Amino acid sequence: MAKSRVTLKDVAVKVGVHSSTVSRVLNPVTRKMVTKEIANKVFSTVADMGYKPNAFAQSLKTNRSYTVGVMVPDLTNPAFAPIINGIDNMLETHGYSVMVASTYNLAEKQQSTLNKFRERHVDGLIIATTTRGEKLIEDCILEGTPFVEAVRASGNPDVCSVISDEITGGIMVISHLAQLGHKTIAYIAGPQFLSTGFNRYQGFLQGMKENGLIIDQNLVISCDAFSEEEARNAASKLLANKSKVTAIYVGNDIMALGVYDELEARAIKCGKDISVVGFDDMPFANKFNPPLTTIHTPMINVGTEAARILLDKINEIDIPARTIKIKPELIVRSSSGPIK
Amino acid sequence: MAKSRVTLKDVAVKVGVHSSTVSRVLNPVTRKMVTKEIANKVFSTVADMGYKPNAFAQSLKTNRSYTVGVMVPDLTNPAFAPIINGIDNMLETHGYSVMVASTYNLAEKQQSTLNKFRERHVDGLIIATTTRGEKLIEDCILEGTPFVEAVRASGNPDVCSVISDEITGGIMVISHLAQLGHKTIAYIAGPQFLSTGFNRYQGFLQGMKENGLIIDQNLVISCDAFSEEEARNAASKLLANKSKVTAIYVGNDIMALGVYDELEARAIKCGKDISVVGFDDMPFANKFNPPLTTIHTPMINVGTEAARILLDKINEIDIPARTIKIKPELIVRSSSGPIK
DNA sequence: GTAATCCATGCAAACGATTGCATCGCTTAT
DNA sequence: ATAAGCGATGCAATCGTTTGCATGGATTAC
Repeated sequence: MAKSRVTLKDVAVKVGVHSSTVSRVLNPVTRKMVTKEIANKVFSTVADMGYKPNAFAQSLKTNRSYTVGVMVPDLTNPAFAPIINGIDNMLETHGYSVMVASTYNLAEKQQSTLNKFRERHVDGLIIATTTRGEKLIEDCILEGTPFVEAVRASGNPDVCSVISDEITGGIMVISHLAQLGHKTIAYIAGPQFLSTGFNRYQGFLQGMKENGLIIDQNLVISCDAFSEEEARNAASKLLANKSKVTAIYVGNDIMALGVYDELEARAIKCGKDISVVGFDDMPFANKFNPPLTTIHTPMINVGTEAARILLDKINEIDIPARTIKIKPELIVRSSSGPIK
Repeated sequence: MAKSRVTLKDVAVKVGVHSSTVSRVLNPVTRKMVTKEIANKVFSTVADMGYKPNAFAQSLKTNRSYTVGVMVPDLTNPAFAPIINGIDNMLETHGYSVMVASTYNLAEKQQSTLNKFRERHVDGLIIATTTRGEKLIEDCILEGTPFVEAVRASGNPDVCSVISDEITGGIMVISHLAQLGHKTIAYIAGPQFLSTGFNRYQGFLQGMKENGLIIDQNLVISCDAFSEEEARNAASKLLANKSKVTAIYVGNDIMALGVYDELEARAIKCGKDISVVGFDDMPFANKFNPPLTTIHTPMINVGTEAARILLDKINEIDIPARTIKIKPELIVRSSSGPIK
C-alpha cells in the first residue's frame, strides 16, 4: 500500500519512449527488438525509479500466474515439510511462487482449496493428498490444469507421480530381518486406501517371498490410520495370542512408536526380544528409545522431482505419464537385532 | 489453461443485463443496489455457467490481492509448521491465501523473498525470521505493507509481534527444578541475537532470582545456533570442569538432545544423575530417551493470533503496536527428577 | 534515383473486473 | 399536474501490462 507504485508508463515518460518499448526491453524474448542505447537507458531508469512490474496486470494479460498450488494432508506432519522445501527450491529458481494448503484428509477441504487454487489461476498443482482411485484426480484432468501427484499416488495411469519406492524399501527391510535370523515376521499395515499403505504392504509381501519366508495372515494387521494409537492396538492384538513373533515391520515410524508403547507395557525389550522396523525415517527417529531402524527416502528429492515434472508440463513439454520412484535407503539402528 | 473461462460479461449477456449489474450482485456490499429478481437470476446463471471471478482482474482494479506472505526460517523445523497451520486456518476463513517461503536464515534469501512478495502485492506479511534489532524491519515499516512478527521479535517498539512468553516459561522451569531440590543449575543458551535465545536466557535469570538461587556465570554457556552439536559441545565444557551441576536448562529441545548425547557418552543418567529441561515441546519429545521435560507453547495459537492482528492491520483498524505473549505450559517428563 | 526491404518504435486494443456518473422511469409531495 | 426525489440499471473509464499492426526513417538493391 502507501507508496504510489511506479508504472511502466512512468519510466517510459522519463526515458522519453513509449511504454511498449519499455515493456519490450524488460521482456527477455523481445529485448533484442530494441536498440542497445535505449535498452540501457531503460534499465538504468528502471533501477533508479525502483520500478517493479505489476504482477496482476501481467497475469491478466498473459494468463500466467507463475504460481503453483500445493496440497498436503498436514504441514505439521514431518514427512511433508521437506517436500515443500524441495518444491519451493526448484520452483522459485524458475520464478514461481508456491501456495500451500493443508487439507487434513478432509474431502471438503480438499475440494475447497482446489477451487481456491483455480480462482487464483495457478499454473499448476502438486497434490500430495490423493487416495488410491481418487475421483478428484479425474476432475483435475478434465479441468486441464497441469498437475502431478507426490508421495501418494492415485494409481490413475494417465497422471505423473513421484513417490518413494516402497516396494524396494520393504524388500530391504525383510532381507535385513531375514539376515538377522528372523522368520516369523508380523506386519502392521497403514491404511490400504492410501498408496503408501498399500505399496508398503506389497513390499512386505514381496520381501517375504524373495526371502523364502512364509506369510502368516494372522500376523498381518491393517490399520485405518497412520497413528500411534491404531498401531498400538494392533500390536496388542498381535502379542496377545502368544505367537512367536520375533520381528514386526510397521507401516511407518509414527506407528512404530505405538508399537514401542505396547512393547514397553508388556516389558518386552525392543531390539532384543522383538525387532521393530518402521518406514519414513522421520526427524529424530534416531533419538527414540531405542533408535528406530527404518527406511529413509530423501523427501526433498520427491519435492524437486515433482516440481521439475510440473514445470515441463506447464511448458507443454509433452511428457508420457509415468510414476517416478525415488530410491530409499535402509537405516539400521538398534530397534532391530539378531533373533534370540 | 484449456477451458475458456466464463467472464462477467458472459453471464451478463445470458441474464440480459449489463456486466456492471452482475458485478454488483456478486459483491456483498453492493448487492442491495439491485432487485431481488435480477439478483436471483444472476446467482442461478452464475452457478449454471460455473462463473469464477478472475482474481487478477479484481486485484488489478482494487489493488487488493487477498494474499499474504509468510517468511519462516525453515519449514522443516518442527517449531514452525504449526504456526503456518494457525495462520492458514485463520486467514483462509477470511478469503486470503498464504504464500510461504523458507529463508534458511540467509539475509539474501530473506531480501529476495521480500521482493517477491512485494511484486506479488501481498496485502500483508508475517515474519518469523527476525533477529533482534533486525534492520529489514525498518524497510518493511517504510515500505508500508502491514506486517506482524511471529515467534521471533525484533524488539522494535513500533511493530506488533506474537511470541511465546519465554520469561514466564523460564521461571516455571527453574521453579520446577528448585522444587526438586536443585540449586546448582546450569544454562546452555541459544543464540542471543534471536529474541528466543535472549528471552529464554532472561527467563532463566529471573527464575533463579525469584527462587533465591545464585547464578554462577561459569555455568552459563551461550551457543551460536540452536543445534545439537553446539549444545553438546557446551555440555562437554560444562561437565569437564568437575562442577557439581545437578540440572541443566537448555535453550531448546533440539539442543537438549545434544546434551543427552554428551551425558550418554559420559554414562551420566539423565533424569537421575542430572536433570535436563528443554523448551518447545517439539513433536515426539515425549518419545526421547528419556522423555524430555520441557515448555510447551501452543504454536498454532501464535499463528492464529498473528494472523488476526494482521487482518486488523490490513483493514486499517488502528492497533497500537504491541507484543502478545502466548502463555506456555510446563510439561514434566522423566528427564527431570529430584536431586540425588 | 527510385523502389523494395527492414528495423526500431509508436499506437491502440485487448485482458476482466470495479465504480463514479448519467439516465430513465417511478413514486411522492405540493 | 408538475417538480422533486429516488431507486435501479447502463455507460464508460480505469487498473498496468502485452502484443499485433501501422508507421516512418534508413538501408540496400537495381
